[in-house]
Amino acid sequence: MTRKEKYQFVINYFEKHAPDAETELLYDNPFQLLVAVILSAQCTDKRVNLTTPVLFAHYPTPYAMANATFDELFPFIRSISYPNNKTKHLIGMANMLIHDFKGEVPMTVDELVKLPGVGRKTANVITSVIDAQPNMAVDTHVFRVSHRLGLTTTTATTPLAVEKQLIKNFPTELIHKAHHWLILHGRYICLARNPKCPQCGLTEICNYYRKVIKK
DNA sequence: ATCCCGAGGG
DNA sequence: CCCTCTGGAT
Repeated sequence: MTRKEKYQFVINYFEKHAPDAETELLYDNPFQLLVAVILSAQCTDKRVNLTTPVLFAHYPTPYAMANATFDELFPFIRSISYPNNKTKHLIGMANMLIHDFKGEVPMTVDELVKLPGVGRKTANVITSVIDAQPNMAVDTHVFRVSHRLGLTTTTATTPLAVEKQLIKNFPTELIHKAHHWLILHGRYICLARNPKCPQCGLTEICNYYRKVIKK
C-alpha cells in the first residue's frame, strides 16, 4: 500500500468512525483557551476544567492576570502539573499580551511562541481552533499514533518533523479534523500502554500492530 | 509504576 | 541533544 493509499484509508475510517471527545477544554474566548492549553501540559483536560472556571472568575482578562502576584495565582492551579512553572508562565504571558500585543491574543504561530509558556504545540492549537488555520499540533498522542500507523517515517523523530509530514499528506481542508481524530484515537484507543487494538479498525494498516501485537 | 493535548533551559 | 518541572489518575 502506498503512503497516499494509507492516508486515504485512515481518512475513510475516521470519516465513518469519528471518535467522540469525552471532555473538551472549557473556554469562552481566545485568552481563556490560551490559558487552558498552557495548563493542559502533562495534565488531563478534566483536571484543567476543574480549575479554570475559578481561575477565570478571578482573572477574566490579561490585565487582571498580569497584575496578579505569584502567591495570589498559584493556589488556583496548585493541583495542576508543574504549578510553579505555569504560574510564572501565565503571569508572564499576560504581561506580554498587554505590552506587545495590545491585550489581544496574537493569531500567528510565530507571535504566539514568543509568549512565556507557549510552544509550537500550543501555538498550533490556538491558531487551528480559534482561527481555523490548517496547522497540526503534534502532542504526545499525535506523535505516537502517527508513528504506529506509519503515517510518518521513522526518521521523523521530532514533533516538528511529524507535523510537516502530516501537513504534507493530509488534504489541507482535513487538517483540522485529522488533528482531532489522531488525538482522540490516541487518548481512547491507541493508548501508550496496552493499546486497545481489538477496538481499533486500523490494525490492518498499523505497523505497531503488525510488529508488536500480532507476533 | 506509568502516563496525561509540553515548555524552557543547559 | 539532554534534563527538569511536578500533581493526579490508573
